Amino acid sequence: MESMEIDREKPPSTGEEKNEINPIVLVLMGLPGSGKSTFCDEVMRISPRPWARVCQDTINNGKAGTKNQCLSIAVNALRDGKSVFIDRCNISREQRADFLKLGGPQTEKHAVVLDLPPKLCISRSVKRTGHEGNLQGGKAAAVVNQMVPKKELPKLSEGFNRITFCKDEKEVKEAINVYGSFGPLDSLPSGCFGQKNSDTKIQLGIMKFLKKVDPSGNAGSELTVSQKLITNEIEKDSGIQRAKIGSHPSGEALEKLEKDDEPDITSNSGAIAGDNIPTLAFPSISTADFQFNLEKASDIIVEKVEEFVSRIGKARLVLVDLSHGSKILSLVKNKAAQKNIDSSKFFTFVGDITQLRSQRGLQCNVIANAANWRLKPGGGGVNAAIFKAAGSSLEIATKERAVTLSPGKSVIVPLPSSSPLFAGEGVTHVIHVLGPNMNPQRPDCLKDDYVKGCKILREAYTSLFEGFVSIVKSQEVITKNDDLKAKREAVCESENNKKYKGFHEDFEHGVSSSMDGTKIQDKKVNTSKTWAPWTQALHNVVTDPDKHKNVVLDMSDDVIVINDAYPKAQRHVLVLARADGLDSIADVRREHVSLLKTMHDVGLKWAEKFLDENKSLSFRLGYHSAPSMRQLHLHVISQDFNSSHLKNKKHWNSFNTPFFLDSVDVIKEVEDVGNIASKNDKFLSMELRCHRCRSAHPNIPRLKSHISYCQAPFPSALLQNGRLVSSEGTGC
DNA sequence: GTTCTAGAAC
DNA sequence: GTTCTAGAAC
Repeated sequence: MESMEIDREKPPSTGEEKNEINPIVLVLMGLPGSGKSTFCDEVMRISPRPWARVCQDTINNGKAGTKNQCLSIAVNALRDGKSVFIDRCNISREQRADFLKLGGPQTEKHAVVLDLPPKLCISRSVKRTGHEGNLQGGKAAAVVNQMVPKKELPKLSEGFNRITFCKDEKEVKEAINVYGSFGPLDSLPSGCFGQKNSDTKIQLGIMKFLKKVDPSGNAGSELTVSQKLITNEIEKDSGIQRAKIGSHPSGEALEKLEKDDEPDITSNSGAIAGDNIPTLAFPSISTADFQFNLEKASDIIVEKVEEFVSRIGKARLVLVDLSHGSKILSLVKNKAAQKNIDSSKFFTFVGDITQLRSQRGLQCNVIANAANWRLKPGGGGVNAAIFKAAGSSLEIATKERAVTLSPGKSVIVPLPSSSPLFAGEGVTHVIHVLGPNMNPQRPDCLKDDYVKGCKILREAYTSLFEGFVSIVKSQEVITKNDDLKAKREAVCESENNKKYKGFHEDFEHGVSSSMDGTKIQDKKVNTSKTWAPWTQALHNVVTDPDKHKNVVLDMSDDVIVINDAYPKAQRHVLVLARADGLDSIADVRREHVSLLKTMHDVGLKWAEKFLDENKSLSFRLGYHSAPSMRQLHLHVISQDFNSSHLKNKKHWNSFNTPFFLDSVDVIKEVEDVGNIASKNDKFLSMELRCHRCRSAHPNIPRLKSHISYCQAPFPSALLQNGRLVSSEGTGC
């Protein structure tokens, strides 16, 4: 961080020592062909302020370079007192995040969004020749098309002081004039600018934009001046108050709120609170287009809900339909009440399943889709609405999981963070379900065979709810055997879903070993693992500590503390057990409990020492279930994961999936059971998810970029039993 | 555990 | 074209 501070001791000689130049970072955002480079050239041509243009297309001796090269050149330019253009597409929040950390707190960050129509960008890119990044011709069109769905407009909450939106050439020219006349000692007003056009067409666009909700829930501060005006106008016109429950409702939403004063829920008022209870919102399967008998369907829904409410812990199931007049909703509501189903775990709800949080204040992390067998968008109803709202990323993610679906089955699709449903509604997974069809106009009609139909509908709900249970469980830290047992029950039967199928089979497998664990607890397990030469480094330290004095931080009769040679976070030390014959956690038995406690205490001491130095850190102490390096060692690792050594999925997942066994849980399991059940290693190849907000990310760079700014609270499981060590928890 | 690198993904 | 992953070698 220090290296990025501008050296204020040596400002460039300006002749005016009193007035300091405040260089700014101006992040351009736009598709290829939107005119970013031209914008920079024009501003630099007329600006009295010293500028440096950091262009990723040419940064590497005229060739395209990397983001890190851009960052390093930008740091140097800022040191020289120059303001910096970040000339790259920067279309997603992740792509911009690192540039917002440039300079010191007094370095203003501006964004100029060249939000020109993709068609125009494509036609410009295709036509141009001699482009610096060699992005021209047909290739350019493909690249632009790929980028369009990934576009995320910048927000002030990302860390920008000022954002200028330009939607056409005229507004681009205005922005060039503003920055062209922006003197070295001038300052520009903060806030969002642009999108001021008030004609109907533009308003519709803005209304669409208004529907997007900041996941952090503080959208209010980010509305542009014009957007605020429009919102106020709507509120004035309709004569109603903005709903307390969510963000800024669209016109459509306001209409609904006028009609529906109270949300239709059967549960207590706590149901709608913006909490983090895992919630599945599901539509009634097969009762719309597939014409399944409503009485029979409602019986099955209530039957299956009753079966699952006992298995979902704190989680909730919510049956959703669009209208108050929904017959299926009232049938289910009454039958659920008759059966005294816990209304905090199951209720019916009126709303659009794609806008439950933004319109109705109901946070649902998982939504079910009444899919078609091809798992394709369209058709109408819930399926069309969900695919439309989730954008192309859902289609792509679905294709990766499955191509078709049989009646009675479901498939779980983790929703990429680029999906608007993820950002706007907080949906992390979509479960596609295919129910039985009774409509002769649709494929696989059962022609009134309700014996078969009911059987398939039951299967569909079972598969859906089990899928939901598996999501809930996979997001918890696996600690107790009880949890594992529940997970065993939660095996999702989704076929056509190899990844998930494999995942659950592995759970099953892991559970079997843990159950067997009680039987083999006193047997000396022969791990029969051979250790390659490179796995011996830690063992060598323990065997001959004197030889490794340079790396040893601390030593006692039982343990040696060293820095991890390739730290995966700002602070990362290892507490090595000195005992002979303890290669890994698999070798630990009851007689080692006191050693484990010593290791934990030493680890805690080091975590607290690091916390004294930096209160913003937090730590986890734990073991890898299948370590690569020989000699039992406890990781003490800060949760920033800010390290150049964290390079791949295995690195990430080894600290952020159940592959990482918290020391407190290990001690308890060895005390209770006598050993640690072997876990499978498939956790290492699981999808990449943020350890705080659990969002999914396509690759390591994107994940790292995300975690550099994600400040979501840690999952509740980590906050329990002292798994997470932070300054708040140490009584300081 | 890391490094290297082919080839997939973008 | 570059970026990124994943598997082999160590």
